[in-house]
Amino acid sequence: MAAANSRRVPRAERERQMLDAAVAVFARRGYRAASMDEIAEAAGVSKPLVYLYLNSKDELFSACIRREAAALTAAVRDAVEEGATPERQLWSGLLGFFEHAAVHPDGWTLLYSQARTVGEPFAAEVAVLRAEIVAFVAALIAAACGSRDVEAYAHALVGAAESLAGWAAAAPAPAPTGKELAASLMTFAWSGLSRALPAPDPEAAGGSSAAEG
Amino acid sequence: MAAANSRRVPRAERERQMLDAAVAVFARRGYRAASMDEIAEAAGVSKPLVYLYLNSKDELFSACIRREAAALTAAVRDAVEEGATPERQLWSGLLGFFEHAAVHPDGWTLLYSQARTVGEPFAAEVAVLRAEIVAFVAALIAAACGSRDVEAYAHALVGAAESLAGWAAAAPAPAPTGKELAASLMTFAWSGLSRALPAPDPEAAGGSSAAEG
Amino acid sequence: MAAANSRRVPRAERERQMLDAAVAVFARRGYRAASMDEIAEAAGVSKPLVYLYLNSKDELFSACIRREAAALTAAVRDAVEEGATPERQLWSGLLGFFEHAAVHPDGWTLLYSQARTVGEPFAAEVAVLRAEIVAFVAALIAAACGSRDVEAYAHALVGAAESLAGWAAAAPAPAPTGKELAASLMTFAWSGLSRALPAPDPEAAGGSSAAEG
Amino acid sequence: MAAANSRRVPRAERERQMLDAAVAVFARRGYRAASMDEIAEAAGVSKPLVYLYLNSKDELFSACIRREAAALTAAVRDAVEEGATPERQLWSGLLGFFEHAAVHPDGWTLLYSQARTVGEPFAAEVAVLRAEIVAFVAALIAAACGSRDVEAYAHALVGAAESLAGWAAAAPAPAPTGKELAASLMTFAWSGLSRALPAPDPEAAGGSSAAEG
DNA sequence: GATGAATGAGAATTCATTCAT
DNA sequence: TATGAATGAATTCTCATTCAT
Repeated sequence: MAAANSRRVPRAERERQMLDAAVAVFARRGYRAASMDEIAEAAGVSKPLVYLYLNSKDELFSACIRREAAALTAAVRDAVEEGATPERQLWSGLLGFFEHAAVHPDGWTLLYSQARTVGEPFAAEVAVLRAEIVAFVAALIAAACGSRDVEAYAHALVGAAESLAGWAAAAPAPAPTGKELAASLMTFAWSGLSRALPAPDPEAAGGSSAAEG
Repeated sequence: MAAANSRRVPRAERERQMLDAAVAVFARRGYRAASMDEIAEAAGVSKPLVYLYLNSKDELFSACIRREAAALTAAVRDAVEEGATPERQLWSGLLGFFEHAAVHPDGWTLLYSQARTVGEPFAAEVAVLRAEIVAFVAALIAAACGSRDVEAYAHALVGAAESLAGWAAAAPAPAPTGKELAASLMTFAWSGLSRALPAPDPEAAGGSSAAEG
Repeated sequence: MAAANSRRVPRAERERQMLDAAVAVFARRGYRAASMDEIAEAAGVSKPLVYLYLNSKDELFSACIRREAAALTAAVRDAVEEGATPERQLWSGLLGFFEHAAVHPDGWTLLYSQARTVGEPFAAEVAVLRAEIVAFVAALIAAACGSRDVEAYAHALVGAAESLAGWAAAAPAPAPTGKELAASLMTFAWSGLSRALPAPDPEAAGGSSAAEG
Repeated sequence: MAAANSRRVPRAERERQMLDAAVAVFARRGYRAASMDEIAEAAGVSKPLVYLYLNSKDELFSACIRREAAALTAAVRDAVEEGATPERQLWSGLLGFFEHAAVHPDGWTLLYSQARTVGEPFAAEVAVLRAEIVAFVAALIAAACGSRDVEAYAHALVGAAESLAGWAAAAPAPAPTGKELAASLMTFAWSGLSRALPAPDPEAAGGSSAAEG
């Protein structure tokens, strides 16, 4: 985890190193269990330097969240094909999301697992990020099918995506690719399980009918 | 949360009180941030008694997880209508899940948010619980539609359910009922968004086709 | 400085021991330079116990100030002969003050030297104590001679007393006794320097006569 | 306090700037609580420069004390009217003291409050200064009235002066002037409180008359 | 069955001080 | 002359854990 680093590094570079190390440590240990000692060591610098540049554990964690959140949203935004059909936008957005999560597992863990569990200042920041994503997805869904209940569907879709990302991250050797995950999720979300295969008459035994019951 | 409880309570009862308090505190604070002091005070007993009965913070947390996991799986198992169609089983299982999560928000938070973020001994326990649920769901899906890719669908479905439960827990005053959540998710998962409403020709623009691209 | 102490001491007793140690250390080192480690060691206990009972360095210091201030004012109050002439009251009050300062040099140092130099919360507490003493002295002066400018005189007298106390504390072996100090100050303050000598019969007037009482 | 000062300043000037800043910061915070960072910033230079010129925190503090002590003694010495009567000399010295203290509150605070509380190397330096002043005052008193007990009187007088200076420094808006303080103290010390009022003609004797002279 | 008294180990944070340039 | 980069050594405070009763 430590770092091979030379002395006398310019500040911007050092800050990046520190954030890299901090994201990794926070992701692995969680906010409370991560120690500034471990982060400093992972960054290959002394603890006082971390404080000199990033002020406190709180601010450091916050900076990590903001950086990773920005990176994630940028990845998704860049991936979305503007002007395409909503379905296609959703597909490309999911692809961007899965690929980013696969390439930055620590950032993903930080946002998904750790930041939500650390009571206030931080949970709020992540909640905002998540709310933005849900809103974006909800808009796409609404554009695509005008459904009511859009919010619930959006939450379901986002949760499904997160779950798949986590599954892929923990999966053994030949982990599903981003494309495979996106494809599964699009099938799942767009056509439904009843379509996913043979069942000829999904409506007959369907959830809605059950719901009516 | 604290309690003025009478002295000389039988051991089983005392343990229950302690676990109740611990689940509440762990859910609110997370494993690391929760202190044995706070738990003991919330339970209305002295700290040494907590140690006498539950040995250590680790074991206490572990006991909390096991109790809540057992309660959740029991709730789901009891809710499932055996012998019904897979769809119907899935529906009833989801309903049981949402209702249990709504009634036991602390237990739900403990399992969903906290236990996953606390490195090893515990994450494994929760992973097992989750794997069981996913396997159960996967079996239902396979029974219903024989789909390949069943595992991905199951993870997606479980993640969607968790996300909806979290959304409902955080929602303002008239939170969605378990029935509503289950209905939304069944529609979403079974029929797909393309069916969710008007779109006349879901297949034409479908996710699978996009996936092929 | 350390303490021979037995384990398992009741709380009230332990707190007293800790305050004794803290007063000594704060007096010798000053607030900032005193370390909780040193205080704990001087009290013969572990640091956590100090925190358990007294919460923080701030509160500990504050408790020291309050205790010593209360002791000092009680000593002076008890020494003042109520109902006597203002001069005699002043004399007896000064005597009480000097004797208390001589017997409790650490408490005296704490109040006089240390507490004043520590920025806010504490300086205010000591300022209040001092203001009370000045007001008391001012009242005596006013009663005795109805002078205007009473406030300035009172400040001068109190400052003179403090200075003498400090001098006596630092003086070599046969330090002036409280009685001697009080006599000097009474002469000084009551009759003035112009009287201090030219007066052929110093014994006749001022402090010494009072001292005989 | 901070300063935007130009680069390439000659050494003597820079040292003065640093001492100015250091006196201000030490006076406000005390020795321990003052940080070299704050001092450097207040001086408008980088920390290494402070070390280059003044070597260490200890030496810096010591330099501050010596400079302010020299300034104070110079102010008093210059104010004393040599050749005049002892009473008149005392009066003019007090006046010089009060006026200097009023004009240099930071220096005064440094010497009076802070330096005494910082245990050894420094307390000694200040003690020397104080001893010199006391000796000077004692000589005047002895010259004026030949009193025995001169040392106690001198300590009392010096303490009274310090107390009045501190009172004036903390006093609200129309703080007593140096002249008023000196007059009060001369009256107090020379004629005594017993004279302060009953005396039908206070003006005749004591400080004010001296002041007029 | 229950607790008041006590602590070892470790966490965040700050500070005086020094290189390398 | 002057500084940006960097750190060893404290210091305050917290916590899980254990005795002795």
